[in-house]
Amino acid sequence: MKPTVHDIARSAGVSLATVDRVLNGRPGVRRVTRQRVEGAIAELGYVRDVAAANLAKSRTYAFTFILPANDNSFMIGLGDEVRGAIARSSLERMAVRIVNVPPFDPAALVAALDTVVLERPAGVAFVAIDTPDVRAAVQRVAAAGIPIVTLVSDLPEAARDHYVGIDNIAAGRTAGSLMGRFLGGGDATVAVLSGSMLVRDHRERLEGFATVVREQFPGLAILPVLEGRDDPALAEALVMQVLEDNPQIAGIYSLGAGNRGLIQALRKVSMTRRAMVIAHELTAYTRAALADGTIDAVLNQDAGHEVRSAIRVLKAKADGLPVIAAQERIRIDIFLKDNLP
Amino acid sequence: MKPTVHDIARSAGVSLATVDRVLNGRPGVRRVTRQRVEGAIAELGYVRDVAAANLAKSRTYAFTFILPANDNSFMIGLGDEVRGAIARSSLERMAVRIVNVPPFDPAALVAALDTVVLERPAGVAFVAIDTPDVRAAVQRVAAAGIPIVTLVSDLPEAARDHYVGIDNIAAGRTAGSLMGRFLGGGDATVAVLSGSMLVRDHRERLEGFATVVREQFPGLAILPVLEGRDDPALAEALVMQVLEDNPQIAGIYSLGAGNRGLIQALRKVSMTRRAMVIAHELTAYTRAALADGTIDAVLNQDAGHEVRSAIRVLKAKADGLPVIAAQERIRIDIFLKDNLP
DNA sequence: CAGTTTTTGAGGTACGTAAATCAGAAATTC
DNA sequence: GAATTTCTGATTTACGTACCTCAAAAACTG
Repeated sequence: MKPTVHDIARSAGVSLATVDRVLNGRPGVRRVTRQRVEGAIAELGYVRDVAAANLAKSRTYAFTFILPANDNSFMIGLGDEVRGAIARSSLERMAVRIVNVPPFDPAALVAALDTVVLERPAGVAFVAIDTPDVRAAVQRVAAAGIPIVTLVSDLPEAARDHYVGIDNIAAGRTAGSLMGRFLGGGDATVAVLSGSMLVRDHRERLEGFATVVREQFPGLAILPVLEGRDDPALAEALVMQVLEDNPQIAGIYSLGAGNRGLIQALRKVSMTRRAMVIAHELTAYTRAALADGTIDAVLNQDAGHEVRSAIRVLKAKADGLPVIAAQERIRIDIFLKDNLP
Repeated sequence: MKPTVHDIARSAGVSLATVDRVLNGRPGVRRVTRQRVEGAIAELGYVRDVAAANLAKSRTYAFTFILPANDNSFMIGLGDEVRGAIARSSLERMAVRIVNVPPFDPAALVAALDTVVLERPAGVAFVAIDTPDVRAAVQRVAAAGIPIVTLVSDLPEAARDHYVGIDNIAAGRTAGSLMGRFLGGGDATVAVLSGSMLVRDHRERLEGFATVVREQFPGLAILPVLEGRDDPALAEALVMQVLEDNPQIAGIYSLGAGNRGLIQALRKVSMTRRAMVIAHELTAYTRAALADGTIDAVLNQDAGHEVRSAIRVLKAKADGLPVIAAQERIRIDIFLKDNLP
């Protein structure tokens, strides 16, 4: 049988109360006694029954998700997934809350993080913006002892506990490799549409893409990066313009979430030879475009998996349990029209 | 606050004991009383606290995994993942057990399933073989009220509760699409190496592959399928032979688990132009071959995800809870050398 | 050594459910 | 209407942990 607190007490020759004091870090235990108890815990291989503990505490995990109020399908989908988790959350003793912030706005994110410190939830997940003040705010949240998970876009050197999202450099490399192979390896011109170079995920994708192109497909020329701020109208205008100015474009890599604008532009502009298009995030728009051949490949991160992973990780951190690294690795899905789910 | 059994009792005007009788299907409750209690449950939106219930029952979930004692990397990896889950299982009130059976042996699988009926675990997961007697055995397990999950290979029309594995037709289609695009769309000859056409997943992969080639890449000619029985030596010999007989081969699709032999053959035979190679399952061998350029793409199913998914599904079934379909869909991973994890 | 502080023990209640017992009420049968 | 059977209520214990109180023991202080 699994050892319980009673077994620890008996084995260490102390009372239940003392075991409880040691287990929960309460004061009033001599150093030697504490060590005796800890020895018994280690010897018997005791692990706290988290379910029973939560029952006794009648604990509910309060988690806060800070999400940018972006008008793109991916962020909307991410919000939907969090709301889906909220619907299931009461079953798991969780109270998940969403806080919306303006997109690409470091000051607003900092304010939201500072509010979190006051509310002291059991954990926070947020889509990071990579600036020094955000980093400092994260440091304050961490100092308050609140577990932190970055979602979709990371903040590597900051005090976050875990990053839930894809390896964006690998994603960019994959896009570069597919682009090079699909284009057949000759000379060609490629355009890149990003959201903002302020967020790390977009920067990293570009970096991976450019690296592979440089190393493996030197015949490809990459045009200056377009920053569409993940805004449909702006992205459409930028793509229309670049296609007009560079009719020789053979490939487009859309590494942000401005796909609605991109697709509209592609459908408006008539090209002599259709460009090879690789985009990120499978949404209703990119799915349709993939199905009808406007887009050739979509790299995707599964928002549902990310949200569930973030919650699992936050819960584990709140309980002081280890996370299963392999389970929490978010994979890069590659969709062609032939493997659409 | 979440309603408890006490709230139900009060609201229905009955005692706790009666609520318990209704909730757990115990006899001795009049039809009208039962309906009154069920009405209160529905009205208050009561959901049983599974953690508390399991604590009270001091329940442990006994799950049995029936795995073929194959010596290929994938099945070995699958077994490792189950053993990994066993290591964590006591934390979650689970007792997972592995039963090994000889590979491709329907009679042995039937015997294992019938043993399961006697042991009455809380759930079974097994790698299906598609024969009538296995189907009948599954029916007997289901009749005993034991939740059943098929793993990796399905048994669609049988009484299983859930299938944990990839969509093999979509996997084959994806391989066909990548092959067609990587080869540039012109005329070319492609070889296919399978394990056995008697195995359902291999048949489905071939079907998907051939369909896409026929529809989208009519310039590709597919040579007669090689059956390597997932045996390294046989696969190597077959590949050597086919390359010798058809020096014009531009692509090879390996849809089974005979990759070790394939890779050895590719390294021995010197070709004027290297063939495009697409294989299944990321193992130490295929990973190395992908890294050094012998293989161009690997389609993978994540064994760890499959095992964890199977356990989650079995647990949900045992608790009478719904499964989150999106969470349990096993995805087809596509690996190029640029996105190796 | 008396007085003070710190440490420890013993015991209880609670969390939400399961499962059991036993007595009493209600419905059914003869 | 008495005897029997079928329901129902009241109460208790248990699961493993958290958290509280009170008293007693042990360790320090001066």
